[in-house]
Amino acid sequence: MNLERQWKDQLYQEFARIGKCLSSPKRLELIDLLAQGPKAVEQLAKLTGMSVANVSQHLQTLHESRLVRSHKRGNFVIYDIAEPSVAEFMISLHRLSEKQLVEIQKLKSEILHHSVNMEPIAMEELLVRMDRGEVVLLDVRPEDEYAMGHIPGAISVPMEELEQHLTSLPADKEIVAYCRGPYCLMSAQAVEILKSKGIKAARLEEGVHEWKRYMEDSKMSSI
Amino acid sequence: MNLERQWKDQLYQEFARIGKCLSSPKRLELIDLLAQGPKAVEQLAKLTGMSVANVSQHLQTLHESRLVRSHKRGNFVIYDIAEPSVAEFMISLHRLSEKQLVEIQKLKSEILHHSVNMEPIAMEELLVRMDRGEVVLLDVRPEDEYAMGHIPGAISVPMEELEQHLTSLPADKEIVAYCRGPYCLMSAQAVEILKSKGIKAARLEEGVHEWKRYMEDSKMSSI
DNA sequence: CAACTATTCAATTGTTTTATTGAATAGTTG
DNA sequence: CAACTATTCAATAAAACAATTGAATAGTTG
Repeated sequence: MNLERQWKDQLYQEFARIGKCLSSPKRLELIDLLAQGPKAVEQLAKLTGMSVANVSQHLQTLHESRLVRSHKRGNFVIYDIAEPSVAEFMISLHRLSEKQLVEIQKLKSEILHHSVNMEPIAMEELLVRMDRGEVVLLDVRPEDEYAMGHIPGAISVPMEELEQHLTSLPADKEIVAYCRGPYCLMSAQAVEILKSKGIKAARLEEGVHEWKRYMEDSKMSSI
Repeated sequence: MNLERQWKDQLYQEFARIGKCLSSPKRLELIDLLAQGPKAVEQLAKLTGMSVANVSQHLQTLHESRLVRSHKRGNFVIYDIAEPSVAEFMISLHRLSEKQLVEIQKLKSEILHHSVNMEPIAMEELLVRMDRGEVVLLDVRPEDEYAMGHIPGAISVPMEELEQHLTSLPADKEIVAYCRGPYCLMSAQAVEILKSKGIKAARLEEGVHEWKRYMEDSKMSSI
């Protein structure tokens, strides 16, 4: 039955359309950034170090596979992930990649040991200590990304404004900073600044999506 | 800080290694097949309609990204998925693709309506009716795949042996057949045969991995 | 150890994909 | 409506990939 072969070929061709989107490093980075909140093309170009035309082309590819959507506001075109499930899927990809590729683990630990004592705090520990009122959680992403969704209890202090807010932070509590997730270094930079000012600080590796996934997973394992 | 850019580029390069594996239709099909159980190269070539050399090359690619592993038995090289999480990840990819790409939904319904009345039975309904002893669940995959893992309560009747076993099936119960999953047509063929013999039969779309995921999901939502 | 088997390797070809450039478009602002 | 902005389009050149073929390898069997 050759018809079956033909059907399967068409079907897997379609799956591969999503797959092709995931085959370019820059495209993956774009999806990760968009998962944090809608962004314009030029903004994405700056964040990824690509030319605007190049970004636009990649976004076109992502759009054709229905992974992102766009709308015009003013004369900006604002891109966004098409569905929350795209962000969830990216976490699956990150997890699988970290599990299978030692290279990623290596790259991550390189950065950790680059600045001393940057061992991240575990999600579980954070939640317990936040409950006890021992720590303050800082979301150092840009304000609009915080507005799109954040870990409950976190306060928004965008990276650029951190230095100004230093005095208004409670002196008696430990600070924990988080940002876009494990592959974003803003929180690490924040911790470095805080520490250099003599403030006790730690980095939370997880971002909003990882937190969500954590909550769902722990709900399940508590049965 | 150009160092950060460099780090991110390396990191996403690695993620894209996994992504590249998912960019070829044939490679996706190979992973899906291996998710059902270990297989030799020639076997995979037959199942996918590729040349042996071509399959070998794809398997090499998958091996480099640590998605599959291999060992020699006799003078066969047996390939297998490297980790159960690879199978889980493939389900995430299938789900995302089905959700985002109408084309896949179309292809699936084409096959359903090709043979009349092939509306699949829902997992939930199946489980209830199996509990009541109303249905018999048939695993029509090759015996070794059944041995690697199957839905509890299912009995193994490989496709080729189905005709011989027809008489030994309980006449008073409805038969439900399943196979490798939603993109495998063996169960549909089985149902067609059963129906042509006047036996009441239905197709379960899900395979073993989808069943597992279903059980985990329903465990969670029952809180 | 010679014949055979299953798989991999290497070289080639044709096809896709990527980054880059400069022009075109759509929309906004003075 | 002219100047300007953000984005897309189109054309190109360079690079990566996929399928094919035939030879090479490793292992088995008579």
